[in-house]
Amino acid sequence: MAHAPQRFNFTRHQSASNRTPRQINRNLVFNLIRIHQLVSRADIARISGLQRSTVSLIVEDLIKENWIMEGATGRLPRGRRPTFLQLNNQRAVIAVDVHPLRTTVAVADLGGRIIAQNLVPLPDDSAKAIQAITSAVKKLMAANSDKSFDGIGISLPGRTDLGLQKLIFAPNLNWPVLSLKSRMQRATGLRVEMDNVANACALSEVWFGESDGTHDLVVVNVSEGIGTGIFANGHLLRGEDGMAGEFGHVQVEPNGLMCGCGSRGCWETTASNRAGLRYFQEISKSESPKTFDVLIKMAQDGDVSALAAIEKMSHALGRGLRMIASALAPSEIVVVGEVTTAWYLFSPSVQAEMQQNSLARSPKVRPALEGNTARLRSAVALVMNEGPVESCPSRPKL
Amino acid sequence: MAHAPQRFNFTRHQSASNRTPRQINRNLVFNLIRIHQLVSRADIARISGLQRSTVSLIVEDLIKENWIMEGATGRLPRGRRPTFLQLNNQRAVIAVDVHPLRTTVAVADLGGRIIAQNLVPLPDDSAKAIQAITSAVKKLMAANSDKSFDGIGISLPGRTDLGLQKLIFAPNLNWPVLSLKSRMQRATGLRVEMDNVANACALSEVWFGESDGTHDLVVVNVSEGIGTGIFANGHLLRGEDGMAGEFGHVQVEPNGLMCGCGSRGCWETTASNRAGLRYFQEISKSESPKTFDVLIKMAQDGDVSALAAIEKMSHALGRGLRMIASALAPSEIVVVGEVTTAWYLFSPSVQAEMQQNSLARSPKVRPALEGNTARLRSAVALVMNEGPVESCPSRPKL
DNA sequence: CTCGATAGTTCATACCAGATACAAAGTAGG
DNA sequence: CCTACTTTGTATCTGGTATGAACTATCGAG
Repeated sequence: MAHAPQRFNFTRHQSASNRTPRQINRNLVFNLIRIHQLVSRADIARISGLQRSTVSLIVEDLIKENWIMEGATGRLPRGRRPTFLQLNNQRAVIAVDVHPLRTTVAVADLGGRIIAQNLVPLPDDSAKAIQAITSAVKKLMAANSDKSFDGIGISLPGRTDLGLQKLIFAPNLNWPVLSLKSRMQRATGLRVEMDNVANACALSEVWFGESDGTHDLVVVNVSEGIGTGIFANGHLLRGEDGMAGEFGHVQVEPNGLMCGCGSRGCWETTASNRAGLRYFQEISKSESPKTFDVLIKMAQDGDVSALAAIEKMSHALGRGLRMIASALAPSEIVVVGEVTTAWYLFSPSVQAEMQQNSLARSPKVRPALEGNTARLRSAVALVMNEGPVESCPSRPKL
Repeated sequence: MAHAPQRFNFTRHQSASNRTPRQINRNLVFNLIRIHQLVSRADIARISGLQRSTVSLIVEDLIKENWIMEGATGRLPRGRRPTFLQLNNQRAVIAVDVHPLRTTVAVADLGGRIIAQNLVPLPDDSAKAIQAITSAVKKLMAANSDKSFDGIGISLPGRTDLGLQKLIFAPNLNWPVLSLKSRMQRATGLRVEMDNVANACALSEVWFGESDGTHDLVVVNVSEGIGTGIFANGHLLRGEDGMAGEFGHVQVEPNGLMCGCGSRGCWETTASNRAGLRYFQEISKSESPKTFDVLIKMAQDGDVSALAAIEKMSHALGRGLRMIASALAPSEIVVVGEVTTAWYLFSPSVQAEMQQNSLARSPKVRPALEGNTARLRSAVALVMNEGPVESCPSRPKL
């Protein structure tokens, strides 16, 4: 996003101390190591503008605190060989992708690479479901006891309350409001970060994606409903009570269908997976498949009704994305969900609809990683987002 | 905005030096003086958490650089009397409110108080219009030669390009793209900041409003068209090419009227002043008044058709505000424009429409200051937004 | 007038990044 | 092998900055 450099931030109640520059530069150095996986101290100095001596001191600290480690030695045409730095591969994060049909727990390194993952069959009862997830996490931790775990990230198909993220409301799971976070924390002793999928994926794109973090992007999670996560000005946009990003519940058809939210004709009633299945039913005059994956499969196999349903859904999707483009002018819109397994079916109609936006340049619309990878990574991002703070909870400060 | 405290910012390419804390704390101290108009060094220390000694040093700097000055002496039940600090009342800012019908130039102090203002009749020809504004500014500066001017803020009823703000596109003024900023700069020698009204008003609300700057807010400028300014996470949200906030051009009626942007049924075709006049014409079957002000006057005088037109417009307005509430969940929506001169006519229907948003808590919707005050202040905010930077362009560094 | 309280200043200290010199470790060429 | 050169990484000194304690200034109450 090309916004004007703002020399003045509205940091009205946050004073800076002598250690502030160190904190800022620590984050900077750590990030550079995380992004450029093979990078020397000298490289960091060049990229960051810091002095080599300063970088050395900070790197020394980060190594002492086990955030990073020295790796291979490089080779240059002339001069002393650089020592590459890398994230400490002994540290790991637990990622939990809570999904109505395919809940997964995984172990990932600090770079977001999935090391191991397990599917967790979810009982209907919410208390048992939480127990199942917790025991799956414990099993996974035991199986990877050589790692030191920094925390647990949970991507939820629902909304968390406030910033404290104590409770969730997940209508598609039929879970009542409950305190998943604190239960998990008690069970494992680890820090637990949780947020809805769209927010988490937005963070994930910035942490692990190609974009360099200076751009605004919106993540649209198309599932049973539609949720959006907005990343702008270097932060997630959460809004009052954490309710920002409910583009899915903007009314696009004043006389449309009733939505679960109590309103009528919300965007998600026209463009979610459910809408796609409904379109199929209307078009084919026959019963729709049970899951959206099947509808996609049918379309891939050339079923005319399925293709027509997907086209109708794509147009509705595109119309909503156009709304987002007008409203926020992000540099990118990333789509998450089952649609990404066959994005080529959706893309043409979505693009056609987007083109009608004559005012602003249309943002790139691209699918996220396929399968559960995007969601698992997003859970990792939730933990990573807390960064290499000076006081590291899971190991003593050196 | 209740977002989680983010210990880690994506400051990837910005390193901190040992002067960084001073810059941060200067801003903090300056802001506290600006907000609490009567405040002592000791007060600032208590509020900010800085040491009294640190505050004293910073205050000394700010006084030397003529940003602030010592003022009256306070009185306490016990102990030494505090010396109140205040903004330097010798410093001032030129505010320009470019408006198709009532362009105004003004002098304001650093606290946003308007000291003097003049109406500028605008010739149709754009070159002459710019000349008229420039000479009005010069006249105003001459009449207030006891002040030291920090810069010129220009609020525009159009969109500026990028962050550099070199050009404007103001369709409602029939001005071609041109370089108003650099002309103004050459003519006066002052720093010129310019932005569209909605963005400027959003800054203004944060700088001079009651909100404490930690909240998200959206400013909706209802005029010939509709523009919105989004303030989130401590920054204006500008988006790619500075095109964020075009909620006015979100399609709300797929088969609606053609809009100037080339699309159909944009929100601004249903809820702008123009729409109001059109509704009057449709309802009364007679010619509409020439300006929206007259329509408001008629409604205030009890004209049934005018009241009906305003109600229809209010519903459309409310529907769009509901969209904004769903999308961004701001803590406040501030309305700017002619509608604020008789907001009580619009408020009931707007509120009724907003109530239909059952998902999130509805944000407060309130009108900005009446008349041109909001727009003039917003122009001041544009200059103020650059803050008490260390190198002050308009006077030597001491 | 003295005591206690509050505002504001002075000064020694510690932290930090920058700058410079230097040590380490390689290549190229004679 | 030796020298010149290049690049990485470290050591050390310097200057900017906030901190915290001690100090001065100023006021009201008894």
